[in-house]
Amino acid sequence: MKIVFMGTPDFAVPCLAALVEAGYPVAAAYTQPDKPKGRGHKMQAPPVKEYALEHDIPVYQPVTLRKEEVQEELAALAPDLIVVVAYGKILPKAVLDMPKYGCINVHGSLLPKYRGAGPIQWSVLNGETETGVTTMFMGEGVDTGDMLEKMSTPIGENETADQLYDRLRFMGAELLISTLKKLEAGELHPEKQDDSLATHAPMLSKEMSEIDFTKDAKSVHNLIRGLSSWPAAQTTYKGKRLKVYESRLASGHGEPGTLLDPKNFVVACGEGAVQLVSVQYEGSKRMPAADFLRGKPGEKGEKLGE
RNA sequence: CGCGGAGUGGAGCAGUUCGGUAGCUCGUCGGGCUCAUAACCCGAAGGUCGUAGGUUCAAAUCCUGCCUCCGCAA
Repeated sequence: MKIVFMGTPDFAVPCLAALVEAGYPVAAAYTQPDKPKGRGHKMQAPPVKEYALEHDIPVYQPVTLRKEEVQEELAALAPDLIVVVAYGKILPKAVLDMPKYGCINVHGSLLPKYRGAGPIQWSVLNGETETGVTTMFMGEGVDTGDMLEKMSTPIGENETADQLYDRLRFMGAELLISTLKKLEAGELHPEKQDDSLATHAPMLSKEMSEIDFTKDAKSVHNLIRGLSSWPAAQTTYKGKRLKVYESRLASGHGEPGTLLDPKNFVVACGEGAVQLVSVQYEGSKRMPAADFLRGKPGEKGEKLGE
């Protein structure tokens, strides 16, 4: 079964690797074009490209799949199946219909919940206690295809989106192989999504990253976890930006934003309090709060976020 | 050539403007106090100030090259 893989970020790499390691013939890897990224406008190759090059898989980086010549190029590869994992482009119908077995997608949530680009982050933001990965046949809508298999996992109460992301990418790879084996054995039973249960998880943006300490501690905690490590929940401390990557629920109460315990970096919220555990100060790198406070100790009653 | 910040004992920082004895908070080690402690007191070890040159009587500090790390922006 000849496979063409389409994916871009870290999340997609374990799936591609699993295909290679399981011995599936991967005829090509499609990924987003290199982009000028990072400091100094350096071009940066997507992780999938790096992996593909290391394993002698031909790489294609079309700007769009809508152009005829691009589609002809893909058709020439004659894929029996296209596997799509976080590719970042919408596949036109002509592409969806091309492979004999269709297109299979791995998604980072238990569909139909959290369709869209940011399922993992939103699961954490909303304080979900369980999530997972889903494989599906791709349809024309975004993440609306018929579901094939699911694998679920609990979300730890202090787990960050980053940590969850890191777990789900490997679960996704495992589930993908399972689904392919069933596909080959003719054991798949596609299940329609119940659209009435669907929720949408858009890409995160920086606008939502400001911490509102007047909210209850749980909400603040979830914001910090869900936005870690990008775009990262932010506030200000001694007049400069402070990003917060990890927190714990703490006891105590006071004026929202007030530093209650300077030694442990406990900050009062609208209800309850949170302890900031991992932070990054403007112009500095990420470090444990304890380390940070050695250089910039705070005083009890001092306010954050103003 | 996108903009910018930073490299100083084990950790986080100050000191650089205006060159002149290496400093703070913490950690570590030893001792003391205490029923006891992450508390408190006394003491100690630990740094060729990222690197290579230059200027100077004298450089962490001024000048130049290089390396590394990071923020913004994407």
